Amino acid sequence: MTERSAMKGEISGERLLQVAAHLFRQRGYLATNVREIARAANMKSGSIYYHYPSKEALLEAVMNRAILALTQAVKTALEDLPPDTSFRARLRVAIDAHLKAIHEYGDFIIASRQSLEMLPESERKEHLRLRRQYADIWRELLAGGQASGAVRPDLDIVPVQMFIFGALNWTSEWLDPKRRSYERTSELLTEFALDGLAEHRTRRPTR
Amino acid sequence: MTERSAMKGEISGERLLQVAAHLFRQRGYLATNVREIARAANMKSGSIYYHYPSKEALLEAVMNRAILALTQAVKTALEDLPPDTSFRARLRVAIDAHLKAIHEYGDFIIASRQSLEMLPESERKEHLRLRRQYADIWRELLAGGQASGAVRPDLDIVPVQMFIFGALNWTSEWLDPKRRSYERTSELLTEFALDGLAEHRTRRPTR
DNA sequence: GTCTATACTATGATAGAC
DNA sequence: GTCTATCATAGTATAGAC
Repeated sequence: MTERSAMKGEISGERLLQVAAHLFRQRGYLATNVREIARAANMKSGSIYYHYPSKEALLEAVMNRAILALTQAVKTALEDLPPDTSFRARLRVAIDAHLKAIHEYGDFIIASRQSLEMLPESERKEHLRLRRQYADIWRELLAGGQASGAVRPDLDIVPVQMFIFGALNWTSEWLDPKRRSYERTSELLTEFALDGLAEHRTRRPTR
Repeated sequence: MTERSAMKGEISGERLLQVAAHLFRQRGYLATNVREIARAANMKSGSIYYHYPSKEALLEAVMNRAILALTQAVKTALEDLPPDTSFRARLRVAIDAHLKAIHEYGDFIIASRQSLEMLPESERKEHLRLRRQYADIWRELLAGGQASGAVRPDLDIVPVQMFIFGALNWTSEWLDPKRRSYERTSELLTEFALDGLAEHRTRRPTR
């Protein structure tokens, strides 16, 4: 009895989270009101407050899941690689994992990006800490590339990492997976990031 | 008399536009209410409606100025170059102009990016048309690079242009011009976009 | 061109029945 | 765990004086 209700509670809470993320992404946090969220989750607005103490708590939960899912996706994708994997392959895997996470958890991740300012100071700080942790995975990856000689040693990793992030995150504004698959896009971005767009007299032999 | 009032009207309208852009960027369109805008512009909320018929019209004006200023900046920067300018120099100039426009018209451009969904369908469509026009300037630039042999002919220009846009627009999330100047950042991004981050056996001779 | 005062609507949240 | 009913507040916009 207790278990069954607890489970049902979790299911409703989860459904709320899903539809909230979807609406927050689509219309923005402030433009979405609790009655809409309730309607999309097949309940009445009063019932929301059994699961979450406030609309803000719902946003916090959405943003939390976004950054955790993204971090998890890229982290495990990299950890699953054999130790001798080339830098090019590692970069490709990280780019692919990030891109696919944007797809799979898109509602959470895009809502999260748009709504950072709506979080109260303390929660925002905590969320930014998690974002920095995620960025560190990428910095480690790039630093490893320099250590192995695959990446130019004179490069400043910080802006480069941000350039790649920008290219990656901006895909949510234009990429249509029906016209160009995630795999293909990852491939193109990996190639662009590594080799650039210039015509070089001598190209890398392998590819 | 008529002229003086007209001028004063334009000054107040312009001030309204400036503070609205600033608040829209900082707190978001929906989180900003007309009383705040009025207070920041040293007037009372009722007076706003003499200059703009609605809060939405104010947003529309902000977004309009954003995309026009950006287009103008990059377009004229490229047009001012002598015809024989190298592709590398052209790319550098375009990147620099875009980056500096984000700085100079930051309130307008960032507010514009965050608030697209808040525009009604018809205005949004028109705004997207202007954005596409801007993107075309970049596609022309890149196509010119291919024509001159500076850019690899096998590259698909569309995603590449979007990668560069992403890297460029994302700077608003992290770039602190006090720590790394716009010039230096433009230089880094140009180099990254052209040559990539890989260590190549043979590098381009000039640079 | 700007003010004051106010109409009207929508919102987040709560109380209490079931 | 969900409902109905309602409160309190905040929002955009308007009317009319100056």
